[in-house]
Amino acid sequence: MGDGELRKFFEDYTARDGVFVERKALQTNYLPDSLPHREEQIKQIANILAPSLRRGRPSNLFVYGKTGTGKTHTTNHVVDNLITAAKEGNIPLKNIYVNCKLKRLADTEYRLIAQLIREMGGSIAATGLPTDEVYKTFFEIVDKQKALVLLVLDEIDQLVKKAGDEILYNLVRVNEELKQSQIVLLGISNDLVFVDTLDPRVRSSLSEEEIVFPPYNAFQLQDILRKRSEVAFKSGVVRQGVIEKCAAYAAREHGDARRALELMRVSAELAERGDSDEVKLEHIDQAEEKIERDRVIDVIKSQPKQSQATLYSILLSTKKEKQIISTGEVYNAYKTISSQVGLRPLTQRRISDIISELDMLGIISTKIISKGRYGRTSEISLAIPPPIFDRTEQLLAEGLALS
DNA sequence: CGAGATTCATGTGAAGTATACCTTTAGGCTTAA
DNA sequence: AAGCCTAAAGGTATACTTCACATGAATCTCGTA
Repeated sequence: MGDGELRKFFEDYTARDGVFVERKALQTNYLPDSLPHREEQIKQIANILAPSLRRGRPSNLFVYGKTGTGKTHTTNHVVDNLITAAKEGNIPLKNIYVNCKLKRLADTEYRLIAQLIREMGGSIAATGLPTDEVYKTFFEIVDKQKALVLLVLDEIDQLVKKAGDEILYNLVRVNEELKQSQIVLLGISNDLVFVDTLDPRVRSSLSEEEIVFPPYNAFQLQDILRKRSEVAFKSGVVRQGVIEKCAAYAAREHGDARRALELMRVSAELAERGDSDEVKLEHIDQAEEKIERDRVIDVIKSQPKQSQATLYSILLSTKKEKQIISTGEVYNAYKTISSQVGLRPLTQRRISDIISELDMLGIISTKIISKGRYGRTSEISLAIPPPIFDRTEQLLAEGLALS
């Protein structure tokens, strides 16, 4: 594309009538002013946290519910308001928010605390320090605030699954050591039975209070979508039935509002890109595929080389032979592939772990079965929808060839 | 024929190793008085 | 003499390896009916 053409493209682009007025309103990190159908939970959280405005220490709170039930948004909504109120009343109150699942930022004890320090505006080495040292730095930095610190740990179940519950125990204990500050833990979890797996000491102090977020039903999802759409779109661009269909799709997935909104946004983006000035039903199906593809691609890209090589092995084996393969077969394929790309071959032990990591990421699914006389293995199959096999394969091949 | 014993292929836990990175410390060099 | 830089020493987290043991149902074995 020459310069002239390019400029023309941009001019056309701006001149064209899109469907959006305020695209932001549909993005996942958008915090709307009101959260429909969560009035009850807002009230509860507010009640629990309110003592902080009288300089008291609220109970630790544990929030759980499935993905996309508004846990994060509701909590942040209340916390934000609380902070504002505190500022007006001149009460020292701070909050830290960490998402434990986010891209290897906080998936071990060390990294979580390091991340907390960074959130508090401190800096800390990424590795090398003794963990006690990191805790000490954290204590000091918190204590220096002379404030009540609301520590919001999102997706806390992921963290504990990977790093154990000792971290929580340590954090719960922190208050005893702090002289001038206090912290309050707000744990958010997708896993409903998560608390039961915790050490009893941790459980009792972490979930002094508990709030459950029930999934949205289809009607509530429609409500949410309608509200957001009013802000996001020009009037009349959303075809009859689109909202209903998005809501229905998301309701099918345990009432995931995030998914519903994403579906809506991507549908609209596809409509816009396809030169349509209306969002139609067929865009939704396209959007669903695109979302899944983007998710898979995103995950794959962020994986280390060895995991990519493993996944590639699985992909090739399932394609060549059959749908379901065993660990041994994967390892054989992996050995040839790793030597082809000049990657140091890892042991089967490690590959076994990598396979279960991939399982956790939802890219493959595994099931351990015993075949009696013929041993025990996991049955591995791809959890990627077939339409994006090719793209995935290409991506992996590229990623590996470059090394 | 049926109850145990066996067997296979791998899951899984624990402990050890390599690597990359951190802080501290000691020595050597430079600099300013 | 004081200040600054460098390199070595001593320490840690993480990713991986090594070793060893655990699993669990199809199959085998062998005593018994």
